[in-house]
Amino acid sequence: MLQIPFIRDHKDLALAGLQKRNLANADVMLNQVLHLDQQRRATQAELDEVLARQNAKAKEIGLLLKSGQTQATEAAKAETGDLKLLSKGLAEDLAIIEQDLQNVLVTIPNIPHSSVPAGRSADDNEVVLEWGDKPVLPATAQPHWELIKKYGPGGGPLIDFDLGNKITGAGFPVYRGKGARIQRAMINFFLDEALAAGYVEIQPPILVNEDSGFGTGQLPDKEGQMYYANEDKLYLIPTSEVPITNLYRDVIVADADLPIKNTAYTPCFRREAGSWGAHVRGLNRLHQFDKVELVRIEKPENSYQALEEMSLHVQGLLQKLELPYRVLRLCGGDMGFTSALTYDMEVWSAAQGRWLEVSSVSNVETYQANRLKLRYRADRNAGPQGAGKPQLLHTLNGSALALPRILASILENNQTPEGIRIPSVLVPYCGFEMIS
RNA sequence: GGAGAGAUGCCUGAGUGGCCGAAAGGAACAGUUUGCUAAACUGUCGUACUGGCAACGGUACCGAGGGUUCGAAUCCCUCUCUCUCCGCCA
Repeated sequence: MLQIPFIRDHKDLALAGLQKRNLANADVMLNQVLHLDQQRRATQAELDEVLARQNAKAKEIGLLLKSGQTQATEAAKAETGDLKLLSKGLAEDLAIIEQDLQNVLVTIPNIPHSSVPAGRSADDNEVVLEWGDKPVLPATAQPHWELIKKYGPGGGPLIDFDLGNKITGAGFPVYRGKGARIQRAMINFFLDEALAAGYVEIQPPILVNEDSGFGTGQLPDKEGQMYYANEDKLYLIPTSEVPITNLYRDVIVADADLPIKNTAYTPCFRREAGSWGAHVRGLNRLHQFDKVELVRIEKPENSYQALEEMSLHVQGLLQKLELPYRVLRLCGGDMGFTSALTYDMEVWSAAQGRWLEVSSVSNVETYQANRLKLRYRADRNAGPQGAGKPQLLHTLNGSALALPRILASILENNQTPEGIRIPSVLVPYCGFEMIS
């Protein structure tokens, strides 16, 4: 959520930023915010003044009562009726204005960082770098959804979509034998790498309440994309970014505790409503998948340095897995709602002949922190006035990594007549060198 | 799921209608004393909105939401959560 003082002071910047996202009615929305904010302040000033008079009157009555002036007391009481009516009306007005203001504010996405290129779609993303050589496969090479039909226990599939379909539905695959073991291997590898990079491992709940969904920006923006347990009003997480970041909701972090670097493995659940069709075969798009996530909480002045570190961390993983990849800087039109700057990492899937997004690393600056009320106290010894006012922190998140498309790439890129070669870095975790 | 108790500031904890944004202690921070550490002493020590150049004011918040009252941390109602006992159970 954008900060109102920012819009008030830098409307031109906000507008230019939102236009980079091709937000058609940005100007209208910003003007609405400013107008409602103006109304809010005026109404609140008026209300505060009436309440102050009420408080004074009440105090006066208390004193009169104490001195036993019954008549004067009754007279004073009679005067409070009008004030009460007035304040009640103003309070109602204020509540409506605040609600309207909130309603507009939550529909405005984050302002893109100055380095974000303008653009409408994925075609306009900027390729930052490419790493590795794309493998040249023989003509007989198969996409992963064919490869997974073999190599499973008892000659069955490694990953069974039909079985998943039977017990749950489409997009919920069953991993079997070495298919299951390589999943576990990747999770452990990714977590160990995060630990080595100084991240603290967290195991969060995978259902969250409405406040958490709001805090990280899934609600109300992506309401329909999350599974919802109606009876208990809980959402299945679409990413562990949600519970991990919400750990710090309503928290004022001590200066000494920054930065905060957390990592978590969780399954992720996405309804992917409306996104099925071409290019979603096999592991390319699932309703349930596993992911190791990085979440960082940083002081504003350090957050872009942290973003680069996260990008390098993810790239390190891909290099160790020997997967050719490229890094994209997303354009304004392709960037997520909450993000100020996003790098996507895409792995080359040889048999499909296309890039697959396996990680998305974002700095959302204060956008989530403003909803979360996640702040820190600037240096207590800064000046003679002592402690500064609490300031919003920056939050960052990134996948490191999402498993299914990594697995798809390994299967396709490393296929040989003898079977699938496991990247050497995963062998100690798997306990086998080939899927055959 | 049943019965009972409770929810106050960073923590402990006092506060049953006005003098309470809230005692006291602890922690933390700054300073004084000190060869160092410790101790002692002094001071600071909630958040948000809002007015003001500032000094300094106003308003709201004592789990959440309603209500009673001139006035609510304090009384009433609803909800949420925590604890204890019972039941069920990985």
